[in-house]
Amino acid sequence: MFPTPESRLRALNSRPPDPAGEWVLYWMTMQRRPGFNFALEHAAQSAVRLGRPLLILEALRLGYARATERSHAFILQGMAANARDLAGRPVFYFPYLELEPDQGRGLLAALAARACLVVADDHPGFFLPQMLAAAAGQVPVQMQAVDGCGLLPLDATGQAYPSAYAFRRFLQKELPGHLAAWPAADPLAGLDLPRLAGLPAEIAQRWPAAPAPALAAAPEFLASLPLDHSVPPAPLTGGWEAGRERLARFLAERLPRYLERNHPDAEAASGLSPWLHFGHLSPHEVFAALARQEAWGPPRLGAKAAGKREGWWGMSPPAEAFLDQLVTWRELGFNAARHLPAYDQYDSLPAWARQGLAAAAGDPRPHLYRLEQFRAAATHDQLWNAAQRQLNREGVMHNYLRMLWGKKILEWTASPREALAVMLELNDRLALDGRDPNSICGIFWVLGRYDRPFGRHPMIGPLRPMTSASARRKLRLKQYLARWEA
DNA sequence: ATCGGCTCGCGCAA
DNA sequence: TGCGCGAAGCCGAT
Repeated sequence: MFPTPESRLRALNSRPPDPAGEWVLYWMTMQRRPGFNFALEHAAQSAVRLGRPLLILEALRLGYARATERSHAFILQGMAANARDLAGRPVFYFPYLELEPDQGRGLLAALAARACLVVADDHPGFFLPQMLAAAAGQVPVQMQAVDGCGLLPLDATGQAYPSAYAFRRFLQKELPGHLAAWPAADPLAGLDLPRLAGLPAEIAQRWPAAPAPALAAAPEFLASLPLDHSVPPAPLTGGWEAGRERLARFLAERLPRYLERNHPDAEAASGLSPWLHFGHLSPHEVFAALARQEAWGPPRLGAKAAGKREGWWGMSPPAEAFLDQLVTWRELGFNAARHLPAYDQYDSLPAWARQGLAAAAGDPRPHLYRLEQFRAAATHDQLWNAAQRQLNREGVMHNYLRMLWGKKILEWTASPREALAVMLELNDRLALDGRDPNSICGIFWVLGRYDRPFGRHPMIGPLRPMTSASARRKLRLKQYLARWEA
């Protein structure tokens, strides 16, 4: 066991630990898995040091924005997987689920009141920063956030990078120094910790652990919760076990043809983002599995890549292309969420994009749709509709089509601000990776972030255009269209 | 089938 | 100060 890297550790308050506390509390919110988890590892080591039981709280509330049966089912499946894994471990796992809005209010404070210290997941997106700040005020003992978001610690830079090229160049210089501090595959292995027999009665009565049908994400149970029932569970299973299976299948079957992933019919994309989003999979675990398959070690790192995509890691071309997604682009999204003020607001776009879009605001728009029409996949464009239907039913959308999808929404709404609102609503409500810094990053790319101008065009001004006609011409998507035509 | 132009900002070389 | 270059584009000329 290594000490938690300082660069991943953030003090949320300035209170000391209480050595007389009854347990060490790990509040699992964004890294919902037992392995490759810096925060869990840090909490476990703290528990060993203090000789106290480790209590893991994994909670799911009802009141967050756009809570659907789909997101709830995926998270609950993840909690069931964690319950299975942690049942035989030297920890007390407490899965909590609200049955009515705000039922969970006060739970963290109640558990923290008896804790030696509290460890939380650090995360720059959604409402996490505000939630962590608010929680820190209610915690009477030391509270720390641990950052397991990416291979690069969030605070390894204070800068919001303006382009993937600049960020990649930075990573090529700085990332090797962070690869030595790796999270343990199993941070609980061989730990000798006192066991907590149960929670105090007054806590257990007011906040009972999630019932079995909940963790099974049973349809009748989901139907009984006050959620958005218009978005049914996706045909994907949440949890670290399912995520790990998906990863193994991707590496074995799809990675060899990863360079063809833009063709929907090639079915070569990784499809890992739902599990990464909920922390069921760790980017460290993904990287480690890839490195093993490629028989890779740090000595193979390229000497001088200077922002180039190839020849950075010294892996096969498909593996390098995948790492550009997993590391450069994924962590660029986290970089923006952490360091770009108002990263999810329109005004955070680069000036050339905002000005160019403003200049094109008065252009005639031959097709205009409202949110409901987009959601119903009821536009004039069969390819666009097909992509929307995939999102509606599977909770994911093919990557290349996701860019086209956004570019068309920009042309088919009255203003770029409305386009942003429509994209965020559809993405965050329907996609399993909605709200992720990474999917938000894709939406803002549609609006010009990290991109460059491409002349002047009606409605979109200097933004890079994409057209369905061109996509049909250059991509293999016959089967895709047939599958999602209605 | 391939190529340049469209257009902006940045880092780096000179 | 100039130059090269950038998530995956698109169109029209050759």
